[in-house]
Amino acid sequence: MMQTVLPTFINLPAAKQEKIVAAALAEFADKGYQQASINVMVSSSGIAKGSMYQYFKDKKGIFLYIFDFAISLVRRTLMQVKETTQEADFFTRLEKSLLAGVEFIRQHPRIYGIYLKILFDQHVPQRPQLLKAVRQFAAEYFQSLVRQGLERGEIRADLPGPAATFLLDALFDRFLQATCVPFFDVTLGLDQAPPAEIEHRVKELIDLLRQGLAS
Amino acid sequence: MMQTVLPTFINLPAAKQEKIVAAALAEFADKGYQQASINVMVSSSGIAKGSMYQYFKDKKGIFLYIFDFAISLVRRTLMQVKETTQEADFFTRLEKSLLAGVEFIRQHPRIYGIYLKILFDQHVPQRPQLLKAVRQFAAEYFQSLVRQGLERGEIRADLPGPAATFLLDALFDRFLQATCVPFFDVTLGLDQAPPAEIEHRVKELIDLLRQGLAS
DNA sequence: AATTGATATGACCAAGTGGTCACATGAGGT
DNA sequence: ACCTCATGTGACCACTTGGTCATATCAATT
Repeated sequence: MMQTVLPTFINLPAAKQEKIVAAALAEFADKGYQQASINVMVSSSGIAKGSMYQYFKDKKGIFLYIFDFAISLVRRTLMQVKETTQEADFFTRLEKSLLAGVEFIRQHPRIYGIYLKILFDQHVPQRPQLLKAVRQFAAEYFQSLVRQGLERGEIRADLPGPAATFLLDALFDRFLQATCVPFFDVTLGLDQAPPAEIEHRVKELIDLLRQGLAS
Repeated sequence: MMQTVLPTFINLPAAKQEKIVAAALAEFADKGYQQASINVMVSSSGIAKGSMYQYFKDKKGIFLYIFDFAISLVRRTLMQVKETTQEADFFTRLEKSLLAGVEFIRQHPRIYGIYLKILFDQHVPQRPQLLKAVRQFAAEYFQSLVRQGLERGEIRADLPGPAATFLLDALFDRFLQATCVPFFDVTLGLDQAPPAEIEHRVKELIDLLRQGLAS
């Protein structure tokens, strides 16, 4: 994905690499691209500013490396969820997928933070490509679930596939946002909710998807 | 909402006020709060920098004024939609509401742009209050629709109200984002879609809500 | 010990930021 | 014509930014 990491960084001892990645991840997640400060990154990872430019060509290079690191972790995790729920029925798979998303964010809040910061910021380098990569991946995940659900006859045969995918994507992303962005969700109070309540809400929402709203 | 407009601004001729508001709106919508430049605002509205500080206490003051201006326009519009669809059935009301949202964004893209920029930016002044104000308003709108839908027996009596509200909120907000943020929606291709297709997609999604996914 | 080539460093640079202030301008009242 | 007072103005301030570069450090080879 058009990296601009310099070989110097690759040759670094793993521990030092991790410190730098952690610092950059935290800063980008907190401030977004433009507002993130390289001065903060270097001082919080304990290296000199000049060193940073021996590791990466420029700020854009740092960001793209971090983004690549992040998205590959997401991909691996989601693929694993997909495999381990292979046998379950459609709605159970949805449930497990959403819970896995919640757990992923609990473990890697800054990765999701970067995604949220990127979403609506026109001035992020390579934004079209980066955004498309994330969104396409999510859409394909849901498409694949829907396809299998149709094949097994677990969902209506006359279901408009793209619309269903869109709905799932919308609901899931919003649910995840609600669990980790304070003041964002005023109806379910998901942020900092205990796991038991989150599980209950997931079940409730998926039931809603299953049955529909009409009487 | 804790304004910091100075009387000097209020006494300004309306045309000059509008130029300043337009410039600030455009800049905040494009860059978000921190990244927005007062230098750009003053130069694009043709006033001196010093003048800006005779009109507003500081950057925060400008932003809060603009936000207040924006949200009151949203409130008025949504209230009007609510009234004019009073007699329609639940699902028709949903349809009209979503289409009204699309139309509002078409006419005031920068207002929605500010909302999007604020959503995930921890460093916006008064963020908790501002975000809560917007979200609560949307939630109450859907709650009121759901309540009336229940009373009229148009939706299932055993429906969990908060979950339904959450689902509607999620879907609608995502739909609106998809219509105006390029590369965001890869499944329906809503951005820059012709009105006829948007209407079709709205109907399709609301039908999905009505009937559910299950076979 | 001497040499060499890669890596580490932080003072420094130009540019841009939000905000200030001494002064200029103008309208109204005497 | 003179004074007054609200308003307009842009040079200026301290500060931060991303990025550079001459120099120092270090490890390996001769």
